[in-house]
Amino acid sequence: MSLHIFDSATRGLREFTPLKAGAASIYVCGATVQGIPHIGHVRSGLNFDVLRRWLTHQGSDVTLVRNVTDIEDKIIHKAAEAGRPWWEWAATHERAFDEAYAVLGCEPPTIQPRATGHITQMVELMQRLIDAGHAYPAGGDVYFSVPSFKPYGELSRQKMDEVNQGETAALAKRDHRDFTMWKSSKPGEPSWPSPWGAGRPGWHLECSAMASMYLGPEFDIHGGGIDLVFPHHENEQAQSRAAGDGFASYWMHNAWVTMSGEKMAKSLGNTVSIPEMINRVRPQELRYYLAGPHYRSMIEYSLPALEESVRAYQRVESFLRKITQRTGAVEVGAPSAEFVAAMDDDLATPAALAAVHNAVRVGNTAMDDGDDAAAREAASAVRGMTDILGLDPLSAKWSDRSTEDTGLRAAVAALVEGLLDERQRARANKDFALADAIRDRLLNAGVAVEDTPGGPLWTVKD
RNA sequence: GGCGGAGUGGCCGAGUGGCUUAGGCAAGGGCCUGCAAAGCCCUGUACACGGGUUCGAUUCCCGUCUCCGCCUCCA
Repeated sequence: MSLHIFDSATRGLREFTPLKAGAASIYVCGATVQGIPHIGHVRSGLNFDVLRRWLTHQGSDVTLVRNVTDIEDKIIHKAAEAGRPWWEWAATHERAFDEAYAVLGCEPPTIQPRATGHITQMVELMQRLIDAGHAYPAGGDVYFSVPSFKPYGELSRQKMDEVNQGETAALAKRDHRDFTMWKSSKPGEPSWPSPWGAGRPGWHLECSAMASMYLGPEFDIHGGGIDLVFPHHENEQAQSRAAGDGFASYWMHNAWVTMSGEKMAKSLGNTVSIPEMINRVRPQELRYYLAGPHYRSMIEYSLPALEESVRAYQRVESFLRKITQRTGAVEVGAPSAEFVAAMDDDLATPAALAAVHNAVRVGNTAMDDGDDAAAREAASAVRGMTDILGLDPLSAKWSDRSTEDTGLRAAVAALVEGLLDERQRARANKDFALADAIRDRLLNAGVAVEDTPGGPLWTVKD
């Protein structure tokens, strides 16, 4: 079996066949940097990070482009309200998004292009469309002519006659369905020169221009949140294909995070920001929570569910720590066949995590039986699988210990082990009061002790 | 109005025409342990409702109810 992905355009699973063997080109709609990221935003970044890791694991040379929309109405308005320059507002929030992705262990995209850096490409694309009769300037704006492009609506399956007319229907459009590619600037707003007058780009135009700039006229996968299907992606595809580009071969859309039954959105005031979350649980635990359900299923955020994920993650972590502490470092190994089959099936992370837990159980059982070799083998597979999901508890990213001062660690280890020796002697003498007192003392200092057939194990509590 | 998604056991969350009671969390019973913790084993309550197709449906079809999303900025 090879990777099959659910293509939103055909609404079915399709085998993934890249345009160029051994490579994959992916464009994901990133953030409009007008506010602080919440866990819903990051879910999208996370999904495509997992996709990229899986493709990379399979030997593919992945190019991932994730754009930043750094000019649009809300940025202008919010910056004005705050009395700050629009570009400062955009830059500040772009950094906030970068940090949110990074803290959850999403690798940076190959490139993260900004809309404002690609005005030239956008002007060129508009010119091509105007020349081909698919776009027209009017009143300082430039519009895409929807009726000129027959396949319009195929991606989202909208019936164009039934689509609600927006409030912009009264503008200089020839048809109310036409959408704006270039907006003439109003006084005081940022603008760029164009053959049709000074203005700024519409949202859809950016992505078409940047995708072809970095990935070429045709590329493998276009991704984003399900809310972008219409009109954003429909419009992107119309622009690019009307201009003669092949555009995306596959469309992948992730579902949302909801809260109290509603989509998490700033306008609804039901967001949970990443900084808030990180105060509550460790980032790797949040990543586990967000990556656990299938990417096309909604996640109804709840604290109890999050706490369940914390425990589930710690089960995996605890197994790896124990076997490592007992028998030494374990390499990142190959994932189990069960895991591979799950990931190939449209990134079925729930089944993939089931495979992880199955391997953990095998490992724990082996450890109980004193079969260290089998336990280490299982641990190696667990590391391999969690590594692909960006969740390996022993990775440098998530292993809290790796960043500690080694001299300090050695000192703590010497002290703890001294106390544990004392406790073992007390236990041998059946002086359980003393043994328990030592254990309590260590626990109060943040060191948890567990007795195992192989002797006591200790861990520093987070 | 148009388009689309969802209703699974105490909870989260997969999946399938007839044994997978996926996996996790929680609960109960065991094993292990001086105790504890962890681990392992076992156990229970499911597939919104009403029809239909079928030897048989949670899984297919029709209808009903409820919830959510998109059609305006949105991951």
